[in-house]
Amino acid sequence: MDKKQLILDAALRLFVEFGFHDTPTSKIAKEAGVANGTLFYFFPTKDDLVKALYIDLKTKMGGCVAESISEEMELKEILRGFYKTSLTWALDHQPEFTFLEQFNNSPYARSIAKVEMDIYTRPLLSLLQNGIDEGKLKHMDADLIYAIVSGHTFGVHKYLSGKTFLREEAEQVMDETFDLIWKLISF
Amino acid sequence: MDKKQLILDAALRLFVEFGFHDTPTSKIAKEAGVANGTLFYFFPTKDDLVKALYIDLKTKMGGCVAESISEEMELKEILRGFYKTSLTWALDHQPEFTFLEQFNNSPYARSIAKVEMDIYTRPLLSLLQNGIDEGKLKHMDADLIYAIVSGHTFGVHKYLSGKTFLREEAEQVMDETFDLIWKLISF
DNA sequence: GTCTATAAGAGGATAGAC
DNA sequence: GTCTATCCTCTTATAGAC
Repeated sequence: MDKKQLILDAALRLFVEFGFHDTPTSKIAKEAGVANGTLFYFFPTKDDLVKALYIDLKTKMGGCVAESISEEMELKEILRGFYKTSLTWALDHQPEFTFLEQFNNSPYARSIAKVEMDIYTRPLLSLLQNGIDEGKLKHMDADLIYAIVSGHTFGVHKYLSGKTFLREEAEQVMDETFDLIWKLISF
Repeated sequence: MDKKQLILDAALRLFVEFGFHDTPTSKIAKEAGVANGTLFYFFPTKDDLVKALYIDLKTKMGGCVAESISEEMELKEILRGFYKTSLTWALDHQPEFTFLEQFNNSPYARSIAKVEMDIYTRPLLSLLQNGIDEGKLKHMDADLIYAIVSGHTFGVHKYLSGKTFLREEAEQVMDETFDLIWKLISF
């Protein structure tokens, strides 16, 4: 397997367990089964490694969510797709999601250009704006609807990841809570 | 002023700007205007300082929220009080709130006993449970309602802190969004 | 591309005077 | 309680062979 990827994988595991700080590059290299110098061949600095990991995971998650959406669908079903796919990805990739959260709430987040940050929020945002303009969604600031939907998703994720559910149970919670949030934002 | 508090204040400022990692104890002492050794007199290790700061801020926020609640009130108004006070505190104490988020999403969070963590969630949780039992709130898992309300609050906070609002505007958003979430959870 | 060995320095923590 | 001075480890990053 690609050593670069091995390093990213090892970094993910260690960062989630010990944090950025308490994970020396030497341990990452060891965990990845590569030499210390090899890490710095691929990632000139530790910061570069952290950022690269973030971009990598963000891209993977974004790609997965985007894949699940078809242009043909009704707004409600598009949003349900977004919602369920995001939640499912987060549940199926808990370390990845934990890292993303850790990163987003750290000063590292400021080091990623804002433009780069909302590559993944923009599509959803314009979807919501269209919904508002077409009278399908409540006449509110699109940013507010976005924030509420994100917060809701976030909260439900916390609930689902805090207990152990069977697949079908989790799925049912997702559908029920989506109906709740849809009722909240739609006319 | 109390040197211990000066150190906590300085640590807050620096942690929020640079993160736990990129804030050496020497800088904290300098920023606080005390000697290096003084910091270690009050906080035996850097970790102790981080945790002490967390407890300090969590207590202050919790105290402020608890203060705003009167036993006499209707459930809806109690919850509105919780909601608005939390949001207002977070908006008025952005560095403090940022630090709390940073901490909650770091491996440090695991070092705080879980019991200690939900000192502040338990009252709200039992309030919700009562509401459910009395048929005022929807017949759902109290933990789920809690997660949804938290997520909603979190989302609205993100919205409010992301733009600049006049006091009255912010207040209006709080009231409107509370009505939305109340409608979502109540019968 | 990958490794080993090592330089260079930062930063947490202590000792001991006042 | 507070300060100064200092130790010493741990960690990032580089040099250079293969």
